[in-house]
Amino acid sequence: MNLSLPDQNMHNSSECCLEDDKPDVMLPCFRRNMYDEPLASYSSGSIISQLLRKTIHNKRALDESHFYLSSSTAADSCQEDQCSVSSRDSTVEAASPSGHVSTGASLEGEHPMTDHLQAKRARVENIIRVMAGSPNSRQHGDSERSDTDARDTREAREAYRENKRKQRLPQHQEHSVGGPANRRPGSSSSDNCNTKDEECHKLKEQLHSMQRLLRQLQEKFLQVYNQEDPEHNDRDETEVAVEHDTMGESTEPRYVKSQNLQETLKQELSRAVNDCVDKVFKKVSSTGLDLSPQQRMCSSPEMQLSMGADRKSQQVGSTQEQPHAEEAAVKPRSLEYYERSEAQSPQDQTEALSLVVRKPAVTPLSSVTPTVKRPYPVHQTPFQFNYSTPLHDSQILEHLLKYGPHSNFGGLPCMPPSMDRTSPDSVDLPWDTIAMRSKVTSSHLGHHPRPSALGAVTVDNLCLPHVKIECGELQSMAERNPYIFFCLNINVNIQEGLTPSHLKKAKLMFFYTRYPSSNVLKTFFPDVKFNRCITSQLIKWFSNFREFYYIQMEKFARQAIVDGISDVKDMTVSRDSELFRALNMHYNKANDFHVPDRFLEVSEITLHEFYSAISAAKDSDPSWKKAIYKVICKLDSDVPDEFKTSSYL
DNA sequence: CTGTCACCTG
DNA sequence: CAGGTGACAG
Repeated sequence: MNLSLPDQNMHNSSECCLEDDKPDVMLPCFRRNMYDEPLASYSSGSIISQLLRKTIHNKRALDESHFYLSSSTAADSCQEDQCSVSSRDSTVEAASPSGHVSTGASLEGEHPMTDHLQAKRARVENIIRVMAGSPNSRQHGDSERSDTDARDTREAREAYRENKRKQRLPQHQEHSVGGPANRRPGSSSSDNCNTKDEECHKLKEQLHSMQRLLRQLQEKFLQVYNQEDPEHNDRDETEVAVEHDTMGESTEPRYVKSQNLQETLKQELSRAVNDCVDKVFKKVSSTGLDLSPQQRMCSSPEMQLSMGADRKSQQVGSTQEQPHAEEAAVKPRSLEYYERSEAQSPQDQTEALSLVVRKPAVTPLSSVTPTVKRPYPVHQTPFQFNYSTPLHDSQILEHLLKYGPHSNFGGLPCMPPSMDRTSPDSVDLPWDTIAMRSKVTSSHLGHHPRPSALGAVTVDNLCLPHVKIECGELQSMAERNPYIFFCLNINVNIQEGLTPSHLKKAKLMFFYTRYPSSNVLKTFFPDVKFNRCITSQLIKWFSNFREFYYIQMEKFARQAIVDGISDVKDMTVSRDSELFRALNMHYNKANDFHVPDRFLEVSEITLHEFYSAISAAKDSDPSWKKAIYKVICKLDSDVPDEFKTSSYL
């Protein structure tokens, strides 16, 4: 049948996701090959794009300082890769007249200056708006621009293409902050932008409120103790003091006690504030919002290190994430505009959008994200597939569902260590949380409050040349939560492995056919990619079915003989029969399938055959059952067409 | 030689 | 239900 077509669809689906949906959040090694190059070849032949290219170079001059700042601060090896590439590109492209990227440079001066100036002015205006306006207003402005100025949109695409290598992966830190934002799944690209901005503001507000609260507490503490040092106050101290007052203790020992508390509380308070501040700045960085110079200072590594003196658990994550945050913080704001304006276009989405954002229906993933499921024992699958690139959606989802959306793809045995290190979710989740998550062996689908975007971030950075995937597991996941697959638009119709669903279907088919041919199996399992192994497994299933069937027949036939039944006509098989109940329990355990009457007839005939053979003492012959098998195999009936649909059951 | 089957076993 | 094995047919 059309065995290859759905498979092709699967490939297309994955390519769509990897190349088009979220190219800008992929690592450069992946992105450039699969996204940039085709676009580059396209754009180099376009006069318009060449025109746009000129403006890009001008713009680059504007943002040059940002690029150098970004590239000069990388530390991580893969980070370093990214940044060195970015730095090299930005430098070489701007200086060298050769190379595909710089082809437009030679054409400079050929276009009317008005276009150039208009584009430039528009960008500058937008930059100013970005700097001055609120995130929401800026986004509206971008939307208007992208709607009204198609040329700018293309220019934005060009500019984006030129610059996207220089940007970090903002979503890397999306999940790192345990704020309410992480429990709110994105539903669309524009929503995503809004969400980011809102989250950023919320975090800022939280910080301010915490600061106000701190001041209030300090004042209250002062009132109680009438002390001179207001910085050593805390609510808990106040409560303790009040409590001690009521107990009528003397003032002096109380003060000593409170001083001990003070030291502890100071540390706690300091840590809490540090955490809050860190989270805010991380969030700000991850949202890609421009930071004020002061904020950039705060997100610098020196600042983080100095602030997190006593944050042992988070220190690891902070140091690891630091390059991300820093780069995001220094990302050129003009690039920000282009990303956003492009995100307005439903077809040319270049924003660092997550998989789930791109596909709104995916939202439920966040609420049904599996906690973690470690790989099944190998023996449960007939074989494993070694995929080469490109990566399947199913593989991505496989990992997502098996290890959780925040899992580290580097944990895969085939994952290069460098990829492991740059895995985004190691960013600033508490390190122990990550470690624990990767160790969890829960086999059920946990309901995780994490946002769906996290999984996408992880997926986006896949650079897996080879991934072992157990396709039976995939189908199993699809059964456990088919909505996930539906939402991800993943074609689960073609299976490269047999699943419990297929087993159930085969059992029901057994009611019609005890000896299905290979062709029948292929016809009635159109969603299975047949190969020798799969075919053998299916045949083995029916062999096992027959085994149980004949065992039951022989058992009940012998029982009938023991019971003294002398006439085969006294042996009937009805739906009330114990024999039928046993069979039905085996092949139709859920009892949600109406067993055809023909099966009752065949069962009765089989029972009679066994009874007759045993009665005639034919069972002394080692191969006495063969005659019965020969009779029964002719009693197969056609399987209803309803079984042909892959969605049956 | 290969595929299918029943049988046995875990 | 799957793995292993031997018998058997084409």
